[in-house]
Amino acid sequence: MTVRVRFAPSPTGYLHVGGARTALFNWLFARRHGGTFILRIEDTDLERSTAESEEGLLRDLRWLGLTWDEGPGIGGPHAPYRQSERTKIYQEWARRLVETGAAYPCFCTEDELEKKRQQAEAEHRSLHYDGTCRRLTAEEAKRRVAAGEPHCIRVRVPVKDYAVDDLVRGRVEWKSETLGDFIILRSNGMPVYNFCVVVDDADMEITHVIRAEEHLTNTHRQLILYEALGKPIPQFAHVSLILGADKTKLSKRHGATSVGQYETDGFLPQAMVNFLALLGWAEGIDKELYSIAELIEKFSLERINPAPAVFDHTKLIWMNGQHIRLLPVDKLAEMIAPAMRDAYPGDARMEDGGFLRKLAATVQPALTVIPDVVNVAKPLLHAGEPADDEAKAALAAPEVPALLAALAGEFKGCDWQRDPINAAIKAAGKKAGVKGKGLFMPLRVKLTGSCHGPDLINVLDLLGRDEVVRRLGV
RNA sequence: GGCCCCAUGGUGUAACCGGCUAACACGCAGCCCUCUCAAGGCUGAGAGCGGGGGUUCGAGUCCCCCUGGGGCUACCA
Repeated sequence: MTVRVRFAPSPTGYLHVGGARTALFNWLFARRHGGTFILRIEDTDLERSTAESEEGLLRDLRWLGLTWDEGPGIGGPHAPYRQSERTKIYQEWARRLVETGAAYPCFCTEDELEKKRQQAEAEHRSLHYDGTCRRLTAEEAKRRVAAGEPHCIRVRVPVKDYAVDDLVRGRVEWKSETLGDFIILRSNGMPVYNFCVVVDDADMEITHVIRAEEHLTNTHRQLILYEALGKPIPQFAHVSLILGADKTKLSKRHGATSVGQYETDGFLPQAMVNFLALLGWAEGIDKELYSIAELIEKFSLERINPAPAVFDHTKLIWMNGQHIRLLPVDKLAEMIAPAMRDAYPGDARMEDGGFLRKLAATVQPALTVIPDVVNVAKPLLHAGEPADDEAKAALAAPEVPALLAALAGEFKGCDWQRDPINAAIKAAGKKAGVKGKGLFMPLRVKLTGSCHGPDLINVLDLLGRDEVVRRLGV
């Protein structure tokens, strides 16, 4: 049996990290088993769904590299993949269920239901639908429908127990009578979420439903629906929620939660994927840095942790730094270019591939997110006065003027390569009678204005002889 | 209220179908490297596995109860 999975977001906001992880797990599972990854848009809630959200969702998924095989923009054998375009399909299935008696029209009004609910609550009875219209004869129901009486459609919930063998949670059971006859078609003819999901998953021949834990109890209703529809039941895997630092469900309060925000903040998609994959999944060995290919190779649903996971932003930052360090220098040069051009408009060096490459090599160990490059590069790009007392002190030593003169002299005469430059620094130090900090600090401060920064040899190489000599100011 | 899920250091996880001095990573502290900051390397502090009962020669690992978190309980998704 070939694997078919789906990610089915509602376009009511941007893709958040929880959704992204669910999408990732589905995608990894599909890729791992040579299956099909389907994207389906669950926009039955017309009020809250927007086209912009949908576009954002698709964009963020593409950025993460989670490409879909069937879905919006691609199509596929089960098109359309947007629920708002599938209304007829749901209505047709609902009609058939009424025909077979698995479902029935209900004429109770919302007011009546609300009253009954309140009464039930007061009497500490179960809040389920009491089945008033379930007892109507088929003829009477048909007559009232024909008379145009407003009605919704409810499924006739069988009196029996249900169970599912969840791939991450094991066996989960529901006793009979814990659910009342629930609505599948609203009185305005529009289908309800749980019904759409089952019709679609059945129609699209989904083999594994991998989704968030909040849907676990929905599975009870869905099992009933699969049965009513006469469709095979897929395997289920319910992934836990992602929490914020205070252990409540991750939300805006906890800082950035949308994938798009991480992109603009300068995180790498491969780092994001790596981090998300490890939120609730582990291979079982001491390994944390994974490439996408490795994740595909190792991923398995059985090793998903059923407990909720706290989103640790600090660790994400660390992991992003790791992935930046893994980048080929050329690639990093390409990635820092936009931020640098933005920070230094019109600066010709930002168009110079060789310069950007050297800059990338210089800043690579220091970056945690891409935009950091602007800050790290700042002192390198324009000479400044000593930034603080520490820097001023480094220039206060009596040997400094002689040292700077010697450095300038040596630099002018040497071959501008790393080794000769190093030799020139040593030689100048000897002439001025300084070494170690006494030698390097004045040079560093003179060039960058600060006592801290990247390896000096990289700075020299990056700036070029003319600029270095100019900054020495002798 | 009812139904369901979950529970290992601050955080993410590991510990094969019961045998541990409970491991790794982030973070934290210190040291090393080094012209400095990072990066990198090393060392350390930090949980006796939510609590209580069992089962067993032996339990983080199995069973029960409790507690605490969370989800669902809509003509939301």
